[in-house]
Order: sequence, then structure tokens, then C-alpha cells
Amino acid sequence: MARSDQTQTAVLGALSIMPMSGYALREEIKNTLGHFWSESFGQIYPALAELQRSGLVERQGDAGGRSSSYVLTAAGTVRLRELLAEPPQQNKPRNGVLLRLFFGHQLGPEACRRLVLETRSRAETQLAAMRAARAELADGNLGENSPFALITIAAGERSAQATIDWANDALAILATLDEVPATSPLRSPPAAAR
Amino acid sequence: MARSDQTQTAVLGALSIMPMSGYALREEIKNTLGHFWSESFGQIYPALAELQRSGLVERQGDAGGRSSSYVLTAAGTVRLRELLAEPPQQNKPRNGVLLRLFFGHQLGPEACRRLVLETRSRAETQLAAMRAARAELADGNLGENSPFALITIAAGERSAQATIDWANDALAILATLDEVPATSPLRSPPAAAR
DNA sequence: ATTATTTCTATCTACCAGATATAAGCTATC
DNA sequence: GATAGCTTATATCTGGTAGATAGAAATAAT
Repeated sequence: MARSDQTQTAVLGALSIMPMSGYALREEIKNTLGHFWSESFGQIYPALAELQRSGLVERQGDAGGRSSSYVLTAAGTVRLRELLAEPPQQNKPRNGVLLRLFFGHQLGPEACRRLVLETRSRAETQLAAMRAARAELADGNLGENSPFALITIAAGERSAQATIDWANDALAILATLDEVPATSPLRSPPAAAR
Repeated sequence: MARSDQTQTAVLGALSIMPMSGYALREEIKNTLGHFWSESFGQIYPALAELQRSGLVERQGDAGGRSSSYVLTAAGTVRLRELLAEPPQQNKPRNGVLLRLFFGHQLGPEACRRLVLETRSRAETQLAAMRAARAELADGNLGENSPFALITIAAGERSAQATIDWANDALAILATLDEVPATSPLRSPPAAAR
């Protein structure tokens, strides 16, 4: 599955729920799929052009002018199912917090602590947002998509909770560090072992 | 923090542990930091060139020839601490599994189940790898870095466990779906609500 | 010694993320 | 009710990155 196909999948999927303009696509993806997916204009507009050329999508409303929205064609629906059936490609991990903590010996224990606390705080915010989304879903807004949306919300909750638990693990480990005064964090530490 | 600075941070950090060639850097980053960080040649070599120009890193061994390794200079160590102190930038989420499940109505319940099972299986593998890494760490390989490495391993464990728990949630939700026969997954479903 | 094969190192290209530009509606003030 | 300023909506542009590919050195095989 080529890289850009991933964007096509998201765009076709969103249009399968409701016709939208390119701008609206970005907004919807950000708001509804935001906690596990993201697209930028630079991906969406080329993808729409390509999809239109292939007849998977049609432009509706005053062309040339603005606020033209795109609609899924029958071929587009078929293509969407094909794309969804392909194996997902996982993106490369890049966790800036863990990178900093791995080199925590250079950064110093206090800064490490702050980093962990901030991360925990963000995770708590996300957990609250997921619970709110779950409550809103219970009011029955999404029709047939509801159980599937629930699955993605559950993922957000589990992930946020795991981050909170890990933060507490990390704080405990950092606390044991302080007991041994060891090297001052701002002076040159000895060359690392190995 | 510019984007390429992220790579500089990883490169300087790795070199702070031991001098290495560009190729070895890639290997080390993949093996040791692999579960939360990744770099490609296309990032590492330009970063090394830039770091050398700025005097943060020096080329050691037979220049011109091969197997030249890079060493951190004193200025490089200072720079590394600066970079580590900057706020981490979080990368955009792109979870292909959740994307597919969100549009599960188009994909069909059976394919969804398979997707979840595969994800759980991968998470179990990762959990085992993390536990092995923790055991190896207990044998005392990394010197002063040990507690920090432990923190990143704990993150891997928590994350893997969360994925496993979520997979079980998801399977339960999918099971309730089957009870209502609803629409056949391969025939055109009615337009989604909203 | 010479060729084949693997490993190590570096460059090159198509594509993406985010910033920036442009256009359309909306509000307020005269 | 006209016009200037402001906000929202839409599209393009550019620097930078990922992964593929090329090239060089060493090792192994014959």
C-alpha cells in the first residue's frame, strides 16, 4: 500500500459519511479522527485531485467558484472497501519524551521529573476528552457507525490510562535516583559505561 | 525546535554514549531506541555533516577511507544538554488499524475481528520483547543509563499491555454486533446516518 | 590471484507538513 | 446602505524528510 493510499483511504472514508469540501475534510478529520489520525492540506488537495481524475469522487456545487464539495461515486465506494481491506502500515515511532528520558543522565533528574509530570497531565486531559466523547456517543449521534466509533474511543482511553500509569512508574524510578546523590546534573558526567 | 533538531538530539545523544560511524548510529538507534524512536540514513548523514561543520562532532579514524567514526566534542555535549532541555514535539498520530476500524461498517465485522486479533498478537510479541529487555538490563549492561533505560522499557510494557486490553474491549464490542445480523458486509450498506 | 558476495557508507528523488497566500462572507460604523 | 476592517474558508508553495538506490571496501571462495 503506497504511502498516499493511506490519505486516499481517509478521504474516501470521510466522504462515505457525508459530502464535503477539501477544507471541511480537514476539519472533520481533525475533530472526529484527531486522536488517532491526521491529514494536512498538502495531502488532502492532491489526493482529491487524483481521486477525481480516477472517477472515484465527483465535484459538486459551483465549480470554479468556492465551497465546491466532493461526493463519493459508486466506484469510489468499491475502492474504499478495497483500501480498507489492505494491511495497515504502521508509522515509525518518534516519542520525544522517551528520547529525552533515555538520555536523562545528561538532562538531569529534575528536568526528567517535570517532563513526566507534563506528560501525565496531558494524558489526563486526553482521558477526560475520551470519556466526554463516549458520553456524547451514548446520546446516539452517529447511527450505524456508533459501535466502531466506540472502539476507537476505547483505544484512546486505554492509551491515555497507560500513559498515566507509566508516568507513575517513571516517577517512582526517578525518586530512587535522588537517593544516591551521584553526579551533579549540570557538571560534566563521566563517560557513560559500555 | 526545528524538525531536524530532533535528529541532531538523537545523534548527539547516541554519540554521548560511544563514538560511532554513521552506519553504526543507524544500527544502534534501531536496536536500542527502536521501540520509541527511528532515524533513516537520509536524516543521519546530513545531520552528521551539519554537526561537524558546527564543531559539535569530530571525525575520527582514517578520513577519506571508510569506517570513520564521529566523536562528541565538548561543545557537542553542551549542545546536547540544550537540545534535551527543549520541549519535545509530539508527532502526528496515524494509526492505520483504528482508521480501518472506524470505517468498520464498510469493511465488515469479520475483517475487523482479524485486524484486532493481529494487533493483539503483535502487542503480545512486543510485551515479551520488553520483558526480555528488562531482564537483560537487570544483568547490568548499561551503567549509569540503566534507570533511564528502565523508564523507556516500562513505557513499552505499559503501551503493549494497553493494546492487549483494548483488543479485548474491541472484540467484545464486535461480538455484540454479530448478534444483530444487520446488513451483509459485502453488499452496499445504506448511506451512513447524520 | 581473481572473482563473487556481503557489508558498509553516501547520495538522490519523490513526496509530505506546515506556512503562507488568496478569496469570500460578515460586522460595524458612518 | 455603502465601505472598511475582520474572520472564516480554500488553495498553493517551499523546505525538509523517508526510503530507494548507487558506490566503495572488505571478506570469502575458487
